Amino acid sequence: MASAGSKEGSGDGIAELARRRGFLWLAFEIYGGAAGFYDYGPLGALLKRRVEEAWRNFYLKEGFYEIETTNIAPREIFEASGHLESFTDRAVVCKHCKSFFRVSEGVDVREKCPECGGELENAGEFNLMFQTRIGVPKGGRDEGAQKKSEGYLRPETAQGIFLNFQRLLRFNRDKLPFGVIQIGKAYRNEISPRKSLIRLREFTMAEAEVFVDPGEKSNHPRFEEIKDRKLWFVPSEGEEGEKSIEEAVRSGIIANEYLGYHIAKVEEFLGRIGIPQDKLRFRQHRQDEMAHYARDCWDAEFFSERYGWMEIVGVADRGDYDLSSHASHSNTDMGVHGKLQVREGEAEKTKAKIIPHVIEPSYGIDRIIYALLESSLYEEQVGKEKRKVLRFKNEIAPIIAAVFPLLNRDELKSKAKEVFQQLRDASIFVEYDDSGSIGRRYRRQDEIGTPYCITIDYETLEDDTVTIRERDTMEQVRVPIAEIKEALFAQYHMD
RNA sequence: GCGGCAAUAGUCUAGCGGUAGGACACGGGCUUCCCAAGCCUGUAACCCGGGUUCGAAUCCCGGUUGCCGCACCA
Repeated sequence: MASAGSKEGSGDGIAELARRRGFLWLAFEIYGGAAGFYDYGPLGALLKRRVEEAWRNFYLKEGFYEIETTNIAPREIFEASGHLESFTDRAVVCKHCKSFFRVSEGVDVREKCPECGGELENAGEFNLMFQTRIGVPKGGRDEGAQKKSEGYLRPETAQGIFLNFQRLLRFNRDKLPFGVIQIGKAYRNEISPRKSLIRLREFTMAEAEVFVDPGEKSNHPRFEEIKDRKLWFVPSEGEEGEKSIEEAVRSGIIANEYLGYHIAKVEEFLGRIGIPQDKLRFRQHRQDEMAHYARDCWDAEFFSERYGWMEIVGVADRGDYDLSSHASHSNTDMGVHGKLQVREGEAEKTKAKIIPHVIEPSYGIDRIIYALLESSLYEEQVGKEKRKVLRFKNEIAPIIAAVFPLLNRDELKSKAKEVFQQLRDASIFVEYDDSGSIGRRYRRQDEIGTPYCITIDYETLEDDTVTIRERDTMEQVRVPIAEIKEALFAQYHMD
């Protein structure tokens, strides 16, 4: 019998398994690789696709619509968004202790090293955005024309949504609040990408932008539904601990109901795809670590056995920063007619135009994939053997089921292939395997997280029933072939 | 970016100046009526570029990648 199963101590094993079984490969490997770039192999791509699909459906159910915007944008977009200024920086380095300082942090090359008092030298300019050229620059060496043709790969997907705000508002028939989502690549030329999928130069983000009347932020229509959920909060000031969302909002730890609601939704989604709740906490940014656009920000952090606490989702209150900035830079009206603000005794009934505020849950999909891989891997002692199991939730498992003939005999093989094809034809993504012993084949599937194995034996040939073996319990049930599809579908979509 | 350590089949590793070996995995065959069994058999590797040497996987230099620490992470 299986023991309860233990976690791998360091989390090292998952990197090896992910490489070997085709989840995750270092990009450009045959040319020596490049730091910060990973490719998803066949199983990794399936897993990622299922996570993205789960995320998409989750927010579509909230009534949000998805859009898809460009990865490259002209310079002026990032002048307006503030990324050009915040992402480009001059740096100095200490000749003596090699400490590295950003000029914007107030350390100048004429000064002495704050660490050791050594002499400083210029370390050059660095820009976290990848720069490119759009079209053929006109005007030769003319600086203005050169700048005009500058383009950048987006460092977040959000801007594409802000840029389309007017259109989106119109699409939503001029009513607030509404939400828009986008899943896509973002690019940051990190100084030292490291730690597997945790810091990449090209990565996938899933972002939701919720536009709300600032006067309504403290009043989310569905707050009731989530208010009693308990989460672990680490506020920037004061004690950390478990609190209900309602407590957190009432006591001012979380600034408003909208932020509280979306923090709760983040927790709900992560739980749904299988991130264990006891490895999650919500940590508030300190003032000095906040992004330039944020007025408040909470990170959902996952506790990695290997790397410690790491951010996997950020929920930011961006205020009106982005819309106001794009409004003034592009000379576009981003205002919305708010609700009537009629004060008692006043005759005035003009609808004031307001700039909506933005609440933004921003998911790092690759980091979530890492968290899922690491937290799903269990090693169990089964008899004398160790069994490695990826306990993925059914909803995200790359492969739903595998079909085996019990023995490597023609009559069983042809029946098994028949069942396999039947399931594939029914759009159920199954694998077929007849190599090695049945136990070996079960283990292969355990290691890639396949929830069910369907085995064709001699009884099948007599009465058209098969066994379905469940991954975590290793228990089997016998079901008629005609009912496999229903049995799998019921399981697959339920949990 | 800085410093330390490392890099050998798909994976883990032995070899540390002279024929690259093992284990697991994988393929083929036999066996096997349900959990990595056994037997036979096969495929498969010295990160890249220079240097030293009669001879380099091994020593030296540079690069790349990975791990750890510092810095960075809007």
